[in-house]
Amino acid sequence: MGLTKTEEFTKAQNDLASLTKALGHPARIAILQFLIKSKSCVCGDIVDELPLSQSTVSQHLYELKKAGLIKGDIEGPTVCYCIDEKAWSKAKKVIGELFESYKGINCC
Amino acid sequence: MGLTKTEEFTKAQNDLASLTKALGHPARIAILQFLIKSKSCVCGDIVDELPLSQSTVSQHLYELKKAGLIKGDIEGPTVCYCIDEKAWSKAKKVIGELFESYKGINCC
DNA sequence: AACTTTAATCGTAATATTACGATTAAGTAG
DNA sequence: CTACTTAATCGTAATATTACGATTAAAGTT
Repeated sequence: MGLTKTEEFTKAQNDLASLTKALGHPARIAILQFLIKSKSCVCGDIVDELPLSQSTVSQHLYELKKAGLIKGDIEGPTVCYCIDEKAWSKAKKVIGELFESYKGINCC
Repeated sequence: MGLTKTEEFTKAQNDLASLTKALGHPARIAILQFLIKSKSCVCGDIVDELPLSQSTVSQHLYELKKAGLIKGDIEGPTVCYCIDEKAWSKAKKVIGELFESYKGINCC
């Protein structure tokens, strides 16, 4: 199959899983870290920074954009990618809540 | 290809991506939420709770165990799965740090 | 010992992901 | 208009993931 049974889970569970799935690749972690620390966020600069081809980086950027974590502003011939502040805060909150919900109580 | 270029990224980036990847499926989110809220953590109870077959749930449990997020204690014929408190704290910290590292400063 | 229960593993099929080169589209510069 | 640059998209190949049923292994029960 290879087809996740999305309909069988809650929207909250699917949303959270989509977010963490987007974070689930070292290249996308690297891209986010670069965007956070860097003053420049032009697509080409990200490509230069990563050990991947332009098309592959573009695909990872698309995944991050789809998850809402970043946004891309077209600036003439280049595209400037940045963290989407609002979505970032939301993601931080939702993921944080999952981790906070565990109070260290196990049954075994 | 379909083969992540793991060697090209730092250990920290790969570790973080492995963690978030393990969280990147609604069934695994559901399993973790169930383990957190439930007093029972027997594999069979998880299977009953989820809209997936026993073998599929077993596979998801394996993924979570591989990521270190849960541990399984064999208790006679049943297996009791629990959050791995230490790994959970570590994950919380590492993922939290990523989100904290963004200070809301964008270049565009 | 024979039977039952529980959960892992195997085998398999369908779909998704990752990656790359080549092409395309859109903007700039000459 | 033509040439160049930038980044998305297309086409393709390899590998991974998701899911299920069937089988197996281990423990408990009769």
